[in-house]
This record gives sequence, C-alpha cells and structure tokens, in this order.
Amino acid sequence: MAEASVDAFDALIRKLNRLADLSDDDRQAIATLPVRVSRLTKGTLLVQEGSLVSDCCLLIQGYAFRSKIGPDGDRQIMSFHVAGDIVDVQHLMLSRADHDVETLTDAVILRISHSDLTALIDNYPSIRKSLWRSSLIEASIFREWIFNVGQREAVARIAHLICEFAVLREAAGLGGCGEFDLPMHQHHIGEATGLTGVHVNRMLRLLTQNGILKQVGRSMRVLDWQRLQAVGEFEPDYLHLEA
Amino acid sequence: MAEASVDAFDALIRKLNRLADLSDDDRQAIATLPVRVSRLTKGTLLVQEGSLVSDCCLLIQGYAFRSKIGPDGDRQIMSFHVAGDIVDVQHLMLSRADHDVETLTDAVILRISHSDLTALIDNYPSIRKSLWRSSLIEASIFREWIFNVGQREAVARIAHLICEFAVLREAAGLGGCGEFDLPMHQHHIGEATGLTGVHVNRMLRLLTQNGILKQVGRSMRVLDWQRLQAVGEFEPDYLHLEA
DNA sequence: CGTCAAATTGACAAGGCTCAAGTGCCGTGG
DNA sequence: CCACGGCACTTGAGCCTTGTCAATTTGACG
Repeated sequence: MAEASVDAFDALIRKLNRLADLSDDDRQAIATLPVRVSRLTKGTLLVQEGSLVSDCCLLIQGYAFRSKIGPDGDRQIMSFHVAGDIVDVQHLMLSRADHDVETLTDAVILRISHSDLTALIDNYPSIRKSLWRSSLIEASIFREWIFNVGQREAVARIAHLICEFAVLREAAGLGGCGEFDLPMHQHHIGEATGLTGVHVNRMLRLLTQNGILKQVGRSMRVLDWQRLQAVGEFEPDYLHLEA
Repeated sequence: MAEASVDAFDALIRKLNRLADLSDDDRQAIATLPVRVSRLTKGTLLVQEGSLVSDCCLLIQGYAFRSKIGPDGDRQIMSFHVAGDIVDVQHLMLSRADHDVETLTDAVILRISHSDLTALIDNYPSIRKSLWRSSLIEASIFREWIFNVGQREAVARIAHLICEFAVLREAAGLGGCGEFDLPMHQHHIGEATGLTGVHVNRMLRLLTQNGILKQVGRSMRVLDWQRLQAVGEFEPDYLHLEA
C-alpha cells in the first residue's frame, strides 16, 4: 500500500512541485496521507451540486470535467481535468458544492478527507502555497474561458479549447501536444464552448479540411500545432506554467 | 492617519469577517497595515496585463472591473468590484498579471505591499483563511459567468449580471437591491456579457418596457426585483454569502 | 450481423451583429 | 444664460453566424 500510494501521488507531487518547491519532508507528508483509492467508470459524479463535501478527490488516472446544469437542462462545462488535479480543493473552504464534477472516462481517484488535508496545509506552508497557487491558476483559466466563450467565434473557441487541453495534458506528463486523442465527444466540446454539437461538428470538419486536425477512428489528432494555436489565439501565459 | 486607516479598512474587515471569524487581534493587525492611499479618476489602470505586480490594491470607494483585451481589440470584462474588494490577491502568488484591472468610476484605493500582506497571512491563520475563501468565491463567480455567457440568451445574461451586481453591492453595505444606479455604461454591460452595446440597449429597452427596470437619467433602477431574478435565472448560492 | 450511440449532413429559422443615421444629455466656454 | 460639442444612447434595415430539426451514416462492440 505504501508503494502504491507513492506511485499514486506521483502526478500530484510533480504538479505541486511545479507550483512551489517542495522539500523531502513535504513530499513525505503527502505520500503518507491516508487515502481511499477508487476505480470509477465514466460518467460517475465525483461532486454533486448542492451537496456537502467531506473529502477531496485527487484524479490519478483518466479525465474529468466540471459543469453546471441550468433550469432547462442545458449544461455548461467549466473545466477539464487530468491526472494530478485535485478537482475540488475549493470544498475545503466552501462546504456546499455549486457545481458538478464528473468523470469523462474511466478513472482512478484517491479520496483524502478534509481533516487530513486541512492538517497538511496548516502544517506544511509550501504545500499550502502550492495548493493556493493552483486554485488561483484555476481561476485564471476560468477567466480565459469567459473570454473564449464571450469573444471568440466558433472555430477559435474550439481551437483554443483543444490547445489548452493539449498543454495541460503535456504538463501532467501525458505526452506531447502533436499527437494525442481527445477523450471528449463533440457534444462535450459544445458544452464547453457554448455551441451546439452540430456546429462543433461543422467547425471540426473545417479544421480537418484545412489540414490542422486529422480524424483517427473516433477521435482527433493535431496535424498542425502552430496553426491550431493561431486559429485559437492561444497564448499559454494564463496557465502560469512557469515562474 | 490611524483614524483614517480604520475607516478605510472598514469595508475590508466587514468582508473578511463574513468569510471567517476574525479576532480583535486579527482586526488590529489589518488596521495597522502600512498603506498608501490614492484617489483615482475613472479609467485608471490598477493592474496591467503582463506587468509584474508588487502591491495589492484594496478598493475602498468607487467601482472597478477586470478585463482582457484580445488581438483584435475586443474586450471581455470578467468581474466588477465594489468597496472592500482586494482586486488582485492573485498576484501575491502569480507575479505576472494575465489581465487588466481598471477603475470604472472615480475611486479611492489603498495599496498594500506584497511583503506586508504575505507576513499578515503567514502569521494570522484566520485572515489567511478569509482571503483564500474570498479567492475561491471569486473563482465560483467566474464559473457562473462562464455559464452566463455560454448558455443564457441575451436578456437573461444582462438580468443575471444586474442581479449579481445588486447583491454584491448590498453585501458590501452599499444599499439595498431595489434602488440603485448602475455605474457601468451599456457598452460595459456588453463587454461583460459577450454582446454588442447595441443589443444590450435593445434588451434593456425590453426590460424597461416590461416594467422590470426604469430609466432614471443616464442610469437604471430596479423596479421589480423578483422578476429580474426570474429573467436572469439568478440563484445567489454561487456567491457563498453565508456559511 | 444487429444494435446503439455518436457523428454527419442538409434545409431552414432566428438571435444577435454590423452599419449607419439620428437623438438627447450634459459639461464647457463664450 | 445660451450655444456648442461630444459622448452615450437609440433606432432601423439587412446580413451572417449559429441554432433547430430531422434524416442518415458511421463505427464500436457484442
């Protein structure tokens, strides 16, 4: 179990270490957190709007997304998550969830109790700083999404979304930006960009016709990373990956 | 000066106290922070995208907003701010600004150096908790804006924006939701909702024709708070004002 | 090979944008 | 006190991007 935990925390430690230097002590404290591991199928709710949350979820394999549902059943996706993300740090401080988090694919998660995590951040300032930074970066990404949905036209929104996903994937150590599968359906892309699935389809077609994306089986590959960034006006500064 | 500072910090202390109980010690520590007061005219940049930030800005009078400008000059407003808001806590941890903050009206601000504020949050856990909560609530508001811009139709976006502004104003002790002036121009409302100024105008007309808003001179008053909320699908949970 | 979800396509409708021409308010200067 | 100028607000006409609806096609998998 100790072995397994260290492996499991690998993605988290790599991520936190990027956000603030961790000492061996810090790393040790993380790796010995009491946790519960779960294997989940896609479409499982990790957090449900309105509920009281008592654990934090660390995603260690697979993908997840954050969304809200309106009164008419229309859903807006607000973020996608990759291995290493704690998908609900905010519930350490805001007990009632104001949105859902759901697995996009089959996934493996660790649950950490709020009390253990609170103790950790109270006693380890570097870890606290990492987590705080990480929640501030998340906020920065939300701001960029407001811009994306509010100002860009359809193709650009989609291109931007794909670029961001590629970079976050890469930062999580899941492989380069040029060659990867998109785990989300066209419908999800629509929900994330404020467009219809139908229109997403048309825009993806446009991108493939221009040789920017390529269809491989059911999912997409990036053929021309440069042009994809240009179309999406993608500038990764807002991700605060360095400094 | 001590007198003046206590007054000046009043809005901040009220706000932080709402987020986590502060002791007299905490209050004292805040009230004795070394600060620089500035009186600013509307349209002054408090934070500029790309710049390195070394102070935090506490807004104590007037209004401000947060925005990004795209390559074609189109601007998206991401939030409005009222007295008591520290408009750039994020720059304690993320040194390079990824957006602008600008005064919407003439305003009075306090500048607090990062080093003083860092010392404060390192030594006063309740204050730290308040500030962290406040940044998490800000993130929650960003998520709601993504939904607003991505899913709601024009009238609803505008109604929602006005409702939120009314409630935040009230929470800051600036008066009730039924009767207040909107400090922003129709153009700002457009930039905040991803609409054109022209279309905002038409939608405001629609709201006034239905007896929900009333025009008073250059700005708007709320006549029917209930219906305004209904049109905007406004549910204030995401503001986490209590608990 | 059958089944089912996802993707694709086309025709049409519509919400919101653009462009362009006013109108009204308010501060300024004579 | 009035005339002027400028900025914000209005309003209308026509266009365009995106949405809607409905019918097919495709691909994965049992």
